[in-house]
Amino acid sequence: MADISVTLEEGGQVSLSSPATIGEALSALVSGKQRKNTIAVRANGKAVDLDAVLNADAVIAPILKDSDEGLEILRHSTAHIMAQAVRELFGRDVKIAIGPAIENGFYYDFLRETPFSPDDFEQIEKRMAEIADQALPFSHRHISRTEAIEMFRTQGEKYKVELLEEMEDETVSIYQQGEFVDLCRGPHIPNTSLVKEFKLLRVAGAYWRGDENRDVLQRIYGTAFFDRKELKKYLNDLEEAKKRDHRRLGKELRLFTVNDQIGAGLILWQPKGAQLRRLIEDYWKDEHYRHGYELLYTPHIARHDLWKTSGHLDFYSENMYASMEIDEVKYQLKPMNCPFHIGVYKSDKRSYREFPIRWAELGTVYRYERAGALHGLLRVRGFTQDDAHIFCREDQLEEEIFNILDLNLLILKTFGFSDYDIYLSTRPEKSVGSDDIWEKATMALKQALEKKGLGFEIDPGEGVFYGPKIDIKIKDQLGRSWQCSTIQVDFNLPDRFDMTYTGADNRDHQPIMIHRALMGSLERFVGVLIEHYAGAFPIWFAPIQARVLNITDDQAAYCEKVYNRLRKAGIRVEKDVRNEKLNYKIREAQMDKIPYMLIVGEKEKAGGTVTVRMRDGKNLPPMGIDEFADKVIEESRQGRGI
RNA sequence: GCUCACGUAGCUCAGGUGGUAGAGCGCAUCCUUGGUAAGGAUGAGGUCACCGGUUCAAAUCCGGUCGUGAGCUCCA
Repeated sequence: MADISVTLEEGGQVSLSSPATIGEALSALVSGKQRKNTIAVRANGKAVDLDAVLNADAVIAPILKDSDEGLEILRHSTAHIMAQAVRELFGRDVKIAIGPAIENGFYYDFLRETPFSPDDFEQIEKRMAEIADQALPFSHRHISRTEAIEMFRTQGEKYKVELLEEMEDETVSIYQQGEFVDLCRGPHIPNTSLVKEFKLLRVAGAYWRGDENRDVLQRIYGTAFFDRKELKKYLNDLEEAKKRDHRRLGKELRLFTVNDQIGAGLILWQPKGAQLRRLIEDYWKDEHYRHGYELLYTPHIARHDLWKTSGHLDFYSENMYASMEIDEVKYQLKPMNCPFHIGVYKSDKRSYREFPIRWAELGTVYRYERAGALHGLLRVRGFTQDDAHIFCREDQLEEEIFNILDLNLLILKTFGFSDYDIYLSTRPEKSVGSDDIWEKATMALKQALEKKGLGFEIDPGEGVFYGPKIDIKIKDQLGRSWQCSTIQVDFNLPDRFDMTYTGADNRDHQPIMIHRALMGSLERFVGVLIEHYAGAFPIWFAPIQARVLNITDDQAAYCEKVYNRLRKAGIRVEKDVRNEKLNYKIREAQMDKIPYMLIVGEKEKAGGTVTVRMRDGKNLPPMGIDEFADKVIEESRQGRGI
């Protein structure tokens, strides 16, 4: 038997006689807690099971329970155990499809006539626990592909057969625990006993291979952890997310509503929500003005032919509504604002001296969304983009992208978002323009990100039809990401619309166009803000900043006086003079998440003051009415940053 | 759009196997005038999403439409 040498990545080496398993090598190299917490190993860069056999020298690194990779392996194994439980409970009527680990959990897709019910979940979970108790090893084998096809075919597992038939390898990898066999690359945990803390969460339909023309499968989602506390925390977070759901808070706080008669995906902003939105818009306009933008207003419809020129009809029509006829001319509801800004551009002969031209508009657009995609404020059919178009020369492009990124990150930060992921999306299949133009535009974005030192990932084929884009996904308080900002470089529309400017050489040149939206859409952004702040908005854009509460009717007139004075001072204030107890009024103001409650009783009335109770329950000492107004104004100014 | 589930007062929800509806909150009126998260009483609110069918009779069964939710797909 030849000796093989196994090196531990973090230091240490051992010689073993071949063949030896990873587990044996590991035991020789590490001990105690680390050995116990190792559930798989990365050997020469490849993740493998502990009982994998080593035939040659290897460099290994343990995969520990508390690593992301470890958790992923656990969840993947849990998916197998769930499939085993389902198989044992429901037999061969169920066909198994695929069952990967996903972010925060796992799923497994099944074909079954009757839908899984929540009652089934209990049964499945119980069976899973039994399987875990049996501590069944996950045994790994390689068999020939034809053998595997034969085996799954006799079991009637058509999806597995399909997957195998598309593979090209001679041999394939399968895993078995108990009687349950699955086609799987692995790795897995050593045995089922490690699966203690798991929970099945929901079931939903999913197409086989994501193709809506193929079988609809039932996807059972679940999650698993090594540690009970972490499972609890996760389930807690789910509860917390439910409490923060913007649809629920939007209703409770009277921010927005939708109405069957008006239509799905069309938002009605109630007074409080409209106030919130106005504050956001005002801030946005001010900040844009400071950053060298001018504002535009453009209409909601335009002649059909415009969209032919722009390319929308060829490349974006599935998102557009049917045209309408006005005096025998076809018109089209706008899905984007860009052609209108181009129209403004073309209203004059442009000179290079005007550049860069920065035009912004809170432009309301309408896009067709499939009924099933609609979701509260986050996915709607009519929405207002905080759109802008920058027209510039090629030599100004980089600086303009820098400027946009700076403004973008500033605005996000002001709203409390300083954690984000950045993506660079490249040319999609359906698109206009030549390859070298796309290449140029993509490089411009890429270099700008690199020079700014902003890390990013490439999202291949996810650009817009007229150009590549940078997307910024912000992370909220619960760590969830939301796509809002987008920056797109476009050499194509200027060409299609035959846009020109006169250069220093007195000749015509074509400008470059940058499209960008920072908040994305007001609807989505407000939805994200609601969830991020759980409805308790910072003072500077809280729709209501203060509510005056009198203790008895004797202070009703004083209450009124405080209210009027604050309102005149520009404070967004309400009064509650109802014949109710103070406790009751406080409770209600608290549930309305109002930042400041101003309590006025005999003392305050006599002294001309207010007692301030903050949203966190703490009290400030009594202060004068104007003093309070100044305090709120100053805090708002600071929050807004202008 | 597809799969599954759901659609009862402003809101949150009850209403085995068909006999034209209930609660809590909110709202109105009255009593109470009470200092930091719900005082009490009385009362007004519903063509049970909409359309059609089965039935002597439908909120309840069946079909369709619209809407909502979880996903698939898609994206600001």
